[in-house]
Amino acid sequence: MRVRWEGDAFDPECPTRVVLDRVGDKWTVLIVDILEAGPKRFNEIRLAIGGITPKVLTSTLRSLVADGLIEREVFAEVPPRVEYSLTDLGRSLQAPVTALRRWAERNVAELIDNRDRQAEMDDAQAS
Amino acid sequence: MRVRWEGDAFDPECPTRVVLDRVGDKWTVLIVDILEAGPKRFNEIRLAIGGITPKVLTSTLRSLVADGLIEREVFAEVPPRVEYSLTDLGRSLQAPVTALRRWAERNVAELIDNRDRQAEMDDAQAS
DNA sequence: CAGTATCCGTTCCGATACTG
DNA sequence: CAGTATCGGAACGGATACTG
Repeated sequence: MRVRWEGDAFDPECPTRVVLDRVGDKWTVLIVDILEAGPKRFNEIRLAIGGITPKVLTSTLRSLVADGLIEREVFAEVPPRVEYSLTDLGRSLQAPVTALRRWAERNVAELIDNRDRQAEMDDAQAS
Repeated sequence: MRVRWEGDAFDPECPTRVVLDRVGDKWTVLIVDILEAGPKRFNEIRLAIGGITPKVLTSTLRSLVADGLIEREVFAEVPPRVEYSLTDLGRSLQAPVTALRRWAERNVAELIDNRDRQAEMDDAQAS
């Protein structure tokens, strides 16, 4: 299996693209963050997020499991118990994401200001 | 203007969310990368990417300008010339994105392997 | 050259209701 | 408890054609 990257960032298998898609997903970072504190159950995650439907949570968790970023463990009990936890791979993702988060915290005020100013100008234009 | 973040990552104005949305955008990182080499004209960018329609490129560039990540300069010439270049803010985004890219290059093989393996298992299941 | 204008298919996500 | 099933709306991005 030959693999060569010419920097085709719109090749769906370009590493950067794959990671950007995962990390840019609406819930991924939030879930990974929550699991930082330790294993959590389905409803614990759901309540911790507080605005995600079970359907969406399920599909996000499935993707995360598929990518090997989190693990799903089922306990044969009644009532059923399922725990999700970070894998080493998932944990290792924290560092770069934190770098991005820190950039965000430092610079987003400026970015939002710019964006708002632009929106006002657009409004003025439209009138 | 009071601002307090309780970590509402699904608050559309949460810094992390804003940055993730911008960076997770399909073309943003690619465009910022291209502009690293210096100012570029509309069609230069378009050809460098080679798979983006003018409409989408326009809207992406507009967003980037609105956010203050790139600058748009119009030259009063015939034929018209417009140049796009990174702002300091745009340049400063490179570092955290590079961190993510490096994580991608180191770990995506594993992630893709996991994903493929999972897909095969799903196929087997479906049959 | 540097865009605009339209149309259209897909994908994502949320709401709601139901189940092993 | 931990999901699944269905439906629907909105947003995104692409194809194509046209313009100041």
